Amino acid sequence: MSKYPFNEIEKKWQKYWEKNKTFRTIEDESVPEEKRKYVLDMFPYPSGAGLHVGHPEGYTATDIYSRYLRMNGYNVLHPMGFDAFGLPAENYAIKTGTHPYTTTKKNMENFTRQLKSLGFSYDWDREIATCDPEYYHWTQWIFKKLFEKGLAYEASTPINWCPSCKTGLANEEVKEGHCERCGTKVEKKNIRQWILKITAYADRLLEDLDTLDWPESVKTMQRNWIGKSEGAAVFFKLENFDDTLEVYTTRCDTLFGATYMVIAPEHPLVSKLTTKEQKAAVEKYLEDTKHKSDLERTDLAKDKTGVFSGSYAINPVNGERIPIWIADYVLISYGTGAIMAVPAHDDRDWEFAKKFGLPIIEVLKSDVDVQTQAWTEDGIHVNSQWLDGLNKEDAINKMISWLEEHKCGHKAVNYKLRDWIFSRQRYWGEPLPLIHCPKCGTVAVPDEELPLTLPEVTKYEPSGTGESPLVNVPEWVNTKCPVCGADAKRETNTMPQWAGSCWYYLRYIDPKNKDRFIDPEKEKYWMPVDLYVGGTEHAVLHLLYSRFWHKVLYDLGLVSTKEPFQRLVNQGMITSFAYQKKNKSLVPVDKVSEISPGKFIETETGEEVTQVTAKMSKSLKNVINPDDFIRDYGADSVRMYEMFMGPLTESKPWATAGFMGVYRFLDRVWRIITEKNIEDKELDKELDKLMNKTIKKVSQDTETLNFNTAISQMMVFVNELNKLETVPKKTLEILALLMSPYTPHIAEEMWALLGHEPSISKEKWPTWDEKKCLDDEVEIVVQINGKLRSRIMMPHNAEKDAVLEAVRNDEKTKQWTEGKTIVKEIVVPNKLVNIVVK
RNA sequence: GCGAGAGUGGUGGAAUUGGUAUACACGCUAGUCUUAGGAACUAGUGCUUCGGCUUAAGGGUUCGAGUCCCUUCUCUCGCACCA
Repeated sequence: MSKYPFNEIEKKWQKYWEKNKTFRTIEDESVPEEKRKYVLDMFPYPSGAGLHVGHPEGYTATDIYSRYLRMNGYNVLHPMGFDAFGLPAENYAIKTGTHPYTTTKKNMENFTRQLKSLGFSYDWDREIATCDPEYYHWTQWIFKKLFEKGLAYEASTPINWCPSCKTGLANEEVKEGHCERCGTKVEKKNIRQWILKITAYADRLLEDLDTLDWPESVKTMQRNWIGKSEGAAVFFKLENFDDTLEVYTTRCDTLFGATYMVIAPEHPLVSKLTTKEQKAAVEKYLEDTKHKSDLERTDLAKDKTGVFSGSYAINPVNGERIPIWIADYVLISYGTGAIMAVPAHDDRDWEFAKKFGLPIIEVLKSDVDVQTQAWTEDGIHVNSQWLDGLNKEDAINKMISWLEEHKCGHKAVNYKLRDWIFSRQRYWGEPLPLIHCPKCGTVAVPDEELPLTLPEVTKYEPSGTGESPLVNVPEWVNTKCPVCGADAKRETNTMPQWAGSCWYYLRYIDPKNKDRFIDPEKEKYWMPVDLYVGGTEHAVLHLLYSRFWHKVLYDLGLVSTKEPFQRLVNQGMITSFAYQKKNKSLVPVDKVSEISPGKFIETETGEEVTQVTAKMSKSLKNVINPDDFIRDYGADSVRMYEMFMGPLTESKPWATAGFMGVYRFLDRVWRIITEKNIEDKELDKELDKLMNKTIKKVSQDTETLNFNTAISQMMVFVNELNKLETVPKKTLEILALLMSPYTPHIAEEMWALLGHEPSISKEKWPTWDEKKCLDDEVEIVVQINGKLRSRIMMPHNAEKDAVLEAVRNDEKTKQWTEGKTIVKEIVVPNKLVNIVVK
């Protein structure tokens, strides 16, 4: 009657693994190349809240896979570390004066304790933290490479500015006009920034997606983010000026329908084009737009606004005068910040034209009256002189040739991707290793002075004026130019949090190397990452940035692969149950009672509520803390339940009742091994078959990351073993081996109880005998006109004729076919017979 | 609006190339037992008017559709005036 002593067992084996360095990995050259695998988790930001249930989901998946691969003779690199620069620790420092490193260190210790309590088979000797000077030494060194290659430049451009975080943000960090981190409305601000030329890699970042084994959704998101579009640049001569106005268009074939032009309020030609008569109106409009947030400007529902500049451009194809308007529905950040408007065939232009009474000319044969609505479908060209009668493709080609011939345009490509705003006006990040010299300009800190460490400061608060707290440390800022020795100043901006995560997967390979960022031999040994598991939240941010850095390193000959992560799997989110009233508002879990199975009411009011799944949140009281479950039921239960819940990639709700099922399963296994008679005896045929089928199913499902079905097969096997009076030892040995990647602690204990030496993780994965998996007799389903009517037993692989013969003699079948004409008989070997009758 | 994905019992979810829908688990019902433990064991559990009917709804292809095709609805996620 011993209760499964998970607590004792888990502590014991965790200690054993740590002491014996069971999972230390070395670059063993005798292991052939195809037997080396790099299995990587997205490393966590060590927040004060500790691990949530989402972390162990992906981590358990990669741990199972790593353990499985090792048992199959692979050399597996499976490391863990911390993405340790970040705003929460810094904000906490501002509030309390505690150094961010102190907070971060404490949190990392807590995370490490939690990760170890889950029994993950990481090689802890390779642990890294991005805030460690030994680590960011090489982050700075890589930045220098980018700088030397001309991929980092300084510019003062309007950028996204978070007034709460008091720092600039990359485009990728702005979600629906708000700061991704704190939710504050983002403003535009003109400040000096370091920018990385990620756009120089746009095409390769796009093309190489095709070579990756990634979820289609993530690839699509990256493609959309890069946003390549092919079209034409068209130059419009200006009336009364020598300048030309360049626009970008994907539909240069509609040029005959261009009835006005629009330039963005920030366009450099605005003041030049504004006439005396229009000056007051234009200035007022510019003032109005300036005060609008990005969100207001880009709100689709809002009315179009704009103002006439007073000037005209000349349509190159027909010499018509076209009025130039200024309007904020044209964005300065895309294309040239100027468009030709074709109101007949574009909803936005149509809306604008209607509002301001501009002419609308149909140039594509439309099914509607373009005066009453825009026609945005394809159509044959009309009112377009020498394009009339042509389709879209031909017309575009003809127009581009015409434009090129007349030197007023050419084929052009555009991207939505912007260069990466890379500097942050904050303290807790890698200092940019740059020095501003009045004579030599901006020069890099020499290699031998790296790492350039963060100085101590007394105040962590950003200045808010666009400078980091580092400006307040004169002894750090004031330095000598490494080139000419003159008095110079250090760059005071720091790198964004993404910098450290751009290359951490490389440092794991050679984490202690003092001389270089990575040993090329070791890099070749492990790269690329064979499996990378993490959440979708990094679909464009981290995964785009690190691909970019990796490609730069590749071009410099510093890494051997074009892409860092060959295979990517996104784990689904673990949600929780919540309760919803009729008016769709959610009720906290502790305010709900279950009155009968599946029926819930709000305790206070008695109103019926329905069970729905929702994100875990403090206010709904439905947050699950993995620590509680590890303490009360053990890490093995937590690991196995998270894998049993459903497919890894799906989002699914935590159900504590379901968790208990897994705990009971492990308890049952424990009772079998400690209470039943175990004998070294032959297996009977049926049991042997089930065992072989189980090995097969668990092997295949583990290989393909279908952990939930692998576990259900183990349950089937255990249910069968549980029925036996005496259990053959062999079955339990196999069970322990199959369970060991999933629930390593109990498996180690079982292995020891069965009289074997530790560690089970060093054992060979069991194999199955395909012959033994086959049934001698199979059930053949008999369908009449596609409906299930009878079942018969037949030997495996019985001849078609024999099967039909047996079916014809089957009593039930006879009843259904009597007096009818058999039209057709379909036989699926070992499966079914379908008889079509009339 | 555009793009991607998903809809299967009371619940989480299974179902090779189209071939027995609902494996496994939870929950529930009845019983046995006890060291009253979120116990264990046994039996049952999609609906049903017992003819049948069931994979969001409707249509199609097929001997046969959860799976393929079309239409519609719902939900989730991403992007969003991108010219």
